[in-house]
Amino acid sequence: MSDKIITTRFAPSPTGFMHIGNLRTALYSYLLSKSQGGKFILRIEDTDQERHVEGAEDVIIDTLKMTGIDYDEGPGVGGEHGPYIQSQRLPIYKEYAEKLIASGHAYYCFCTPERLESLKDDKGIGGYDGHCRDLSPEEVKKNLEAGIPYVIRQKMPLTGTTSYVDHVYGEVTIDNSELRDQIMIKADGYPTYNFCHVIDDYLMGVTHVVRGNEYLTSTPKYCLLYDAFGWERPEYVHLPLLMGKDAEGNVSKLSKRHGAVSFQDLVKDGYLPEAIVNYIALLGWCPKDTNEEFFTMDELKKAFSMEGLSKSPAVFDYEKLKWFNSEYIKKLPAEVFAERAVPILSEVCADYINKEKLAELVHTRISAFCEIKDMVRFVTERLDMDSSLYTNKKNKTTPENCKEVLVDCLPILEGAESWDNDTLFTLLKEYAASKEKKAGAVMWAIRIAVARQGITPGGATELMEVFGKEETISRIKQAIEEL
RNA sequence: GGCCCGUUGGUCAAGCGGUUAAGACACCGGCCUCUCACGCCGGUAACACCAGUUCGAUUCUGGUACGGGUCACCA
Repeated sequence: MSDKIITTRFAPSPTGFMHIGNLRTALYSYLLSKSQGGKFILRIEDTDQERHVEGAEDVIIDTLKMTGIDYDEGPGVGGEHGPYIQSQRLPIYKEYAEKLIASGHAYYCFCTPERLESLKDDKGIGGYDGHCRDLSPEEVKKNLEAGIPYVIRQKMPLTGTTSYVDHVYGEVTIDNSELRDQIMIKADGYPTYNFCHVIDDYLMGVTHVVRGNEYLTSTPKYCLLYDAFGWERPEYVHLPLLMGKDAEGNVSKLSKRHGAVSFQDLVKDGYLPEAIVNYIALLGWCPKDTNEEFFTMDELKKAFSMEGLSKSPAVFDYEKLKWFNSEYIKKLPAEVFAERAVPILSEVCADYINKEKLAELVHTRISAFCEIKDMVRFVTERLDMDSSLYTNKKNKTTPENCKEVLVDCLPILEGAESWDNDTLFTLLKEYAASKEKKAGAVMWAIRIAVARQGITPGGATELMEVFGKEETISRIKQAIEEL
């Protein structure tokens, strides 16, 4: 343990989209440092030339901005340990790799890709056999001068074990014989993740490495690297994986086949960043001494601790995300909700539709903004009428008595002085009383006539307010015709 | 296949030797009500299995089963 301030980092590779599992890793890494007043760094790991995606780092930066995960050092904000983009740090890796060669912890390997391929078994499993491990200095020199392509490999101990203590999983011990002589510097001169992340973490003063548990068994290799340099090893916090469930009910690492898995997909579907963050914070972590489920980022910073981290993988549940989102949507003040909903409604609704009122009706009925258009289809078009909708047992309505109600109410509505929910409701209630009918029966007839759909967001009078007088009357007339 | 990790209701999960084994989502009832939704009230449902340690195991140990991860010139 050191008494340095806690420094964590998020080190994604720029793939062009932010996987929700990566976002959760970023969140936990951020929370670990911020829960203890520490520092958080963003570093871009773009050492894979082939997978390079243009503009991909903007996606990362935008996501962090939208979720409120702010970094103290990194691209755009600078810092004393820059640059924070690995492709701009190549000379550093070269220098440290050479140090390791000099100290006997690494070596040049001239094996061809074909030879490496031949080492694999029928399942594609099989690692390097150490062919170039003991090349004489003369051979190395000769090959180098001949311009033979080479990589630099880390020389692993052949015997013994390597252990470290993980904050989540406890002591992890691996036989050194399981460790392959992995590549540190590729033939194109770029370093591999296995090597450069160690160099950067050390140089950037990272005290706690937070990452997914797919690294659990390769971490001893990194420990050995720290040891070879004589550096103090960081603390490790490996996180349980995020899983998805497919149609057959099988679980596997969360991926595209499970649905929208990137932060931007979710945002596009109308999920609020706060809700997404709140939900994923609870996938693999649980606060101590409270059953509270709602957390703002500030509250998460206060509540977070590594003890609450879980060891077992968590299945991403869209239903619960929806629930969180609907809760966050319901908490939005009406004006704020309208600011977002009205433009969506305006895309599909005629001018005379009261979008503000419609937005109000839809507010408590959606779990994501993408559901709005579908929900108001009965407003944007006149659906085919199914006269059986007029039949309702509880209110004792039938197509016949509904027609009677519609015919009676038409002149009443045409004579309405103003057109708002309260007025209309009073008017219809008075009519019901005068005919000794249940208000519900009157409302049912009108609601079906106007909406032409059984289930609607809002009641008869609310819908009439949405449609406005002219459209309402027109729809009622049509309904009478059809009956 | 070798190695590593994990296993509490359908899902997220609390629990850290003695509990009627929390809570949330989903689901099912009921109330409210101008349909639905919201809100409120209630309900169904779990310690993978087998040994061992112990007066006593969901909690500790070992094994089995199942699930996952990893063995790349990807991160």
